[in-house]
Amino acid sequence: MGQYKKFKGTQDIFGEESKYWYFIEKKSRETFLKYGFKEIKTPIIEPTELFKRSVGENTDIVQKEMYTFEDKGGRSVTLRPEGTASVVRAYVENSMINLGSPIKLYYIGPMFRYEKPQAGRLRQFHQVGIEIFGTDTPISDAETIILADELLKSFGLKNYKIKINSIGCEKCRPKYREALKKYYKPLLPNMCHDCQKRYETNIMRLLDCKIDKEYAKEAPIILDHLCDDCKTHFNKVINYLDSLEIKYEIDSRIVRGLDYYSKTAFEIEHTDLGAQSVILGGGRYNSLVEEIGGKETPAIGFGMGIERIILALKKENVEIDNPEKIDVYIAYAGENTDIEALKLSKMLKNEGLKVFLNLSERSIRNQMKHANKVNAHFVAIIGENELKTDTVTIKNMTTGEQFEVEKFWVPQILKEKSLLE
RNA sequence: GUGGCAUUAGUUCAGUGGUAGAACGCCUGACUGUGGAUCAGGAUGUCGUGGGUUCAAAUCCCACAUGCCACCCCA
Repeated sequence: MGQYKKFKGTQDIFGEESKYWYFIEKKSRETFLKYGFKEIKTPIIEPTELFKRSVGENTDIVQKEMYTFEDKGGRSVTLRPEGTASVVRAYVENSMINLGSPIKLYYIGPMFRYEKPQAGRLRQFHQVGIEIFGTDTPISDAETIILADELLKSFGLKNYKIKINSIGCEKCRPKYREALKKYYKPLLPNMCHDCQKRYETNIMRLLDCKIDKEYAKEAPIILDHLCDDCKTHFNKVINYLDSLEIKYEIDSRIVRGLDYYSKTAFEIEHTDLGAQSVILGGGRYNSLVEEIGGKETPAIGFGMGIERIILALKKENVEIDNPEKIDVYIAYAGENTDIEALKLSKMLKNEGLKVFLNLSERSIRNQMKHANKVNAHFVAIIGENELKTDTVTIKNMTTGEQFEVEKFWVPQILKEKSLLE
């Protein structure tokens, strides 16, 4: 073991793990393209101020979880803790409003939060996310949730629950907060220490407390306090989902941790995971673009945690194809066989086959062992005999079957065979 | 950030104060041009790191690091 170790909460992803990443990214892109989304890649560093403004000064993320440092120019730089702020910044900075509304964007990449790691919670983790800018219609909320559902289905996942709520807008939420305060005030002395703190900092979190569950049962519900606009909006979203027979639960405890949300908020929870069971979360944020300095632009989006999706895939035993599997291993031994091997390798790759050309000086026996090790489907052997007769010996490593073929036909035969099996 | 459990070979783990082990994996050979099965041989390592107690520490004590579990919070 070397003297250097990866930082806490970071990981090296390779070998059998890679197939999950390839799979999730591929399926995600396919699904997003089907819905007319376009990819955006933004920097992983942004001015600290951007996250303070968008995520919210008083959130845990900003208060204690950001990787923040000063660069050589004395600027305060932060490794992005989430994706939306950067995409909104990019939307405003590049005047994407001129690209026509609404515009649909997706991103895939690493995020950073200085947290105490657990399974499904890392300091560098990865998210796939989408944002839709420029529409406040209930149908756009519905499509966002439908897309999330379709995405999870495309992974082969089944054991998840969609939970929806409306957290109101700047008109109705303050009134609801008042109602909550009124309800909780007399109960407060009997409640846990955290709740007493939350009463001041984030009263909606009281509904979520695992200790004081009992009190939450009788608490006022936000859906009863929505303004007409929010109420109509929410009902329409629900209707759209019903019309497509999307299964969901209305859960008035969903409040979302980031400041910028309004109206529709939703979470998707996987039922087989531990404490970190939310695999996807999102909602509407109608004032954020303006907050960041753009024109008033309604928007909605979600973020999905890749690591948590992988945990879910493993829990549900979803079988994932490994794209790194080798079709043909080329083994050779004897004078000038290396040149023939190189030529054959080129021919096979031109046919789209995945080829592992032996790169070491070792016996055919050891090359066979290596071919077995890298899980090659076929081995093509070029020895002195083959060189004389202009042939190649092909061995099927699954069946053990072996035959000699004229060199010219090798690509075609291997291509057909590998497609058949 | 709080609390609990854990850390010994590449991996899974045994070893409760007296010279660091097993299984699997890895490498080599039996087999000079054929993998997997079998047999024989080989290498595994700062016992997480640092300190302390002791004649003697993987073993007892302390601190730190890392992982896991629960909380806070979140993807």
